[in-house]
Amino acid sequence: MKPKAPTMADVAAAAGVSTMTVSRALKPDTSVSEKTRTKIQEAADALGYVLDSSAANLSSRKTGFVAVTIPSINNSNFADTLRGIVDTLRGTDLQVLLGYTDYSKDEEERLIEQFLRRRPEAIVVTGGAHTERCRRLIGNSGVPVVETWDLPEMPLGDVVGFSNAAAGRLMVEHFIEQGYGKIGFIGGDTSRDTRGLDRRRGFVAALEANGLAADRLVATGPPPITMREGALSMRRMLDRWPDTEAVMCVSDQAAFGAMTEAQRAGLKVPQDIAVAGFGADALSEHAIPAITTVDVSCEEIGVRTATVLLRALGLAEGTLAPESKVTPRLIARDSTTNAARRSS
Amino acid sequence: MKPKAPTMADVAAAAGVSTMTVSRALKPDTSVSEKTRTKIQEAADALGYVLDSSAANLSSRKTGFVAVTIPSINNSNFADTLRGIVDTLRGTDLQVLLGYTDYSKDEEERLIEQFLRRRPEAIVVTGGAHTERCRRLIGNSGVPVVETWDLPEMPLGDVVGFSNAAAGRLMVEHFIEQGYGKIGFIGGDTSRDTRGLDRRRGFVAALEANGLAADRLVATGPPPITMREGALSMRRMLDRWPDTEAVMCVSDQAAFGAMTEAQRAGLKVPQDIAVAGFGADALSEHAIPAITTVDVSCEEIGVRTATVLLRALGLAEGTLAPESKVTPRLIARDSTTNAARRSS
DNA sequence: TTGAAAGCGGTACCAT
DNA sequence: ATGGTACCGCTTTCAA
Repeated sequence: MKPKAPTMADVAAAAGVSTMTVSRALKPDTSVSEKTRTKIQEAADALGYVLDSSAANLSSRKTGFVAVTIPSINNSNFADTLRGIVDTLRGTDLQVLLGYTDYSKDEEERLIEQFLRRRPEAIVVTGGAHTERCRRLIGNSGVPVVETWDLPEMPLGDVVGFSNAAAGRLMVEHFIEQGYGKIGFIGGDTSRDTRGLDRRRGFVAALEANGLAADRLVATGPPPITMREGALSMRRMLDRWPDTEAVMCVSDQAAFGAMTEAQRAGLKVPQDIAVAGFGADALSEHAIPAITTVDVSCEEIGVRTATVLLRALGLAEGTLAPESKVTPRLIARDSTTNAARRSS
Repeated sequence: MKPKAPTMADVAAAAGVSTMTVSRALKPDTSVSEKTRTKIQEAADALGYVLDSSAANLSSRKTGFVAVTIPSINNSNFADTLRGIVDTLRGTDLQVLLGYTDYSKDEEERLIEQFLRRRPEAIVVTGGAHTERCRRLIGNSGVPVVETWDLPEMPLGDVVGFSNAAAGRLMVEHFIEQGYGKIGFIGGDTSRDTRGLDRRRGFVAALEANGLAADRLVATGPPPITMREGALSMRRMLDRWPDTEAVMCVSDQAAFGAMTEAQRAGLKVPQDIAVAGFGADALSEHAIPAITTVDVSCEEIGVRTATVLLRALGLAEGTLAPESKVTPRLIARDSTTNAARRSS
């Protein structure tokens, strides 16, 4: 039935050389004469030989794995970061081992534990909040770590992230600048999405610093926070505080759901109510009106993360670690701007 | 510096037992007395021992990997399928090894080749189009395969998919039913996105079968086809065929981009032009107007795929293979319906 | 440039 | 319920 896959020994026998020579011939940059290399290549092809990494890994103590955990697969922001990582790693012999935590620290711990058995050469996690055991596991492993999308107070290792609180603050400042006074927030209520919570914290703090009320907070429930949650939350916001003038949402998806819900209720955006998001998703750019958002360079985070790792692993040079802090940047669009309001 | 990770032998020594007993104690369902198991567990914890899968894999000839390739990370449809797979596999000791092909058969071949070295226990690919070498590699490996999102003429193994042509046809029938005559298509021009191409083929064939002109085809260029491409394509469509009455787009993302572009140009949807998509993304539901689309149960595809695999691997019972064919289902919404047109 | 031998860290298999 | 032993398929190391 399954006639047992050929091994290096089979190739060696067929080519009339030792397994060591086969091993060398199959990698680049090793001293093997052109003639024997060709002979070995042909023998390997004829047998349909495929190298067994499991054995190679065990012997060489190198797996070529980079373990990466992200909260959710269906989130274009994290997907962008992941793409940055994968694309930067392409060309090296490093491969991503991906897991998603569903925003749960316990699930993250479970994943990390599973991943550590695979002996990854590096670990990338999203955010700085982990279970105590998870921190210990990573610490004991001695594997280089990068925490992304956050600026942890107690970093495990390298960090490539941004201040989520600053993102919230940025939006408040924008709202105030545009003359809004009754300002609300949608999302970020549970301890699961700690980054969303941080954005809300920064948002609330900035309102208070400006002497504004910070009570219009609608909890969306546990993540993922999709358009549906955004829509439901907007309905609750309008029910409870009908005179709300501006709302920031924890994500662009939520903002779109919230905005369309307001529009369906007959409100004009931004004339009757302003709506803003977070993440600079393409959606916010194409929506009508275009949605004001905060750009945190998701893909760039991934690229830098991979670069940091390559340096940590000695696979790339670099005198200094790249700047690890990404600066959130507000993108003002029609959904919150006075110009759009006046032109109505 | 890095004092070499403890091995099973270290744990065995510390607990005063043999490595075999340690090996058994660390897995469930093996005959080890409660007392020694506790003792071993404590020794392992004290040492910070973490099992080395590489060694276990080599010895047991089981890696616990399922190799999965999808065209793109940033595509919520594929992400849904992936989620279906991962969630179904959770609880088993199978782990997904993910790669994205960027819609390229050559990249797929490269990935599959890389993955095969890891000795996956199963392979999942998107679509039925592969390079000849890729087909051979998979065939030689003897690893169970599932092709998804398509109904290949020459299947490599199991299939969990749907007819992309049928999806295109479905939309044409809907358009005709709603009284549209000048109908166009956006997307699916390159050989890279073979499934998008199939949808267009089915679309064109259905138009012709109904005696309608099938020349309003706008090529978006190579995938990924995002909102931006949808918008640009709509502009081209309107420039070239200003009297177009209805447009199907290759994806909901493209449809949203196309629709908003039309709206920005001052057109009303569906009064002036109807727009439809594909994939039943949340976006199509929340957009204003809501966008008519085709639901192909992306997540369900993933769930079934994983179920098929579990059976193939003997990890789940099941008398028969589950129905492998998913039926595309049209979801009619305001963006294309007469009711919405009349009510204007 | 090539080869021989000794593991890498587990598990299968057979005893006890 | 527990242990001994022979590998799994490759790379490291040292020698030729």
